[in-house]
Amino acid sequence: MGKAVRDSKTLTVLTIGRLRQSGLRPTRQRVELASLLFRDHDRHVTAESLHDEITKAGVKVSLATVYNTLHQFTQAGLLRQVIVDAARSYFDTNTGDHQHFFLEKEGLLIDIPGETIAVAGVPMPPPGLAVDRVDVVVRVKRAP
Amino acid sequence: MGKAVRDSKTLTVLTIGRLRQSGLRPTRQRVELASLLFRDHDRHVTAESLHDEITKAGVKVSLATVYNTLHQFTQAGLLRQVIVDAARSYFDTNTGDHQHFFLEKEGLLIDIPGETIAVAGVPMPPPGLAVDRVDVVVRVKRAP
DNA sequence: CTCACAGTTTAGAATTATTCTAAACTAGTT
DNA sequence: AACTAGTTTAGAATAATTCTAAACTGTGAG
Repeated sequence: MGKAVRDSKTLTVLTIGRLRQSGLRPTRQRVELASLLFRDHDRHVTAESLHDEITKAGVKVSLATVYNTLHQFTQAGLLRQVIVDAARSYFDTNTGDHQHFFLEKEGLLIDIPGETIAVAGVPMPPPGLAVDRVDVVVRVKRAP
Repeated sequence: MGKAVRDSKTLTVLTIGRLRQSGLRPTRQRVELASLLFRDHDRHVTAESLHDEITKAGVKVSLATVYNTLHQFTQAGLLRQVIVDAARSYFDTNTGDHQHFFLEKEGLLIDIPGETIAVAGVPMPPPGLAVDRVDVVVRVKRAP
């Protein structure tokens, strides 16, 4: 077995550890979803797309559980919710500081690394308010 | 009558002109909604909030028409849709280049003038795509 | 000024994403 | 093996938004 190869049993063990560290009981559903989500980096999913994907992989998880899990993972800091479309919520496996390209027509999100874009001149918020974070969305279209 | 005072009849006439210029037939509903929206500057409304407001002003307009009108005004460039909340859509009467503070908990949007924030380093979009616009949302919380 | 019709409004039904509910299940302990 | 708190689930419920098809109204022609 090659050094970079990680069999699914190993992945499962790692995933269970990760869930435990986040205070989440490693149920079958959570392990399956987490394995899928965190196998590769920088994934962007919607509840629907993730449910489709895991269902097609032959794993039975209800849509309600997918919603619950996405929110729990988000609360635990394993995911980040991305609000770019009025119609649906996206979740990003990249929780670090970064921004996005968004192609609305196709529901396509693409990460822009955190150091790439610099935002200067953010004014002081009105009294009583504090900046939580600054989101930049670069909306793109198919070129003409 | 003071020089800056604009009676409602004058407002109506101006509004009708504005709608005509945008290729929108000045129906009673559209004139009423436009008068309300563009009387003051920098308003942020949701379909629901605008419907409430106009209803309380004693004007009868259906919620469906409010939705239609908001979208038509947006298409005509009289409004700009602001996507900051997964739960509802905001519309902004300020269509120029500018950004926003957003206080999610209270659904509060505050304009940041266009020259205030500088965004540098936006990378080239992937081949075949062109930047449509860059949105910056400064998410704020009540200070601790 | 009146007609005719394309465009508009509307109530209510339909749709869509998401959340809720309460009953059945299961991981982790004892 | 039994217990229990936390979890999953199907299906109902909710909320924002869109659709539908019937009634209504600007507006340009005559």
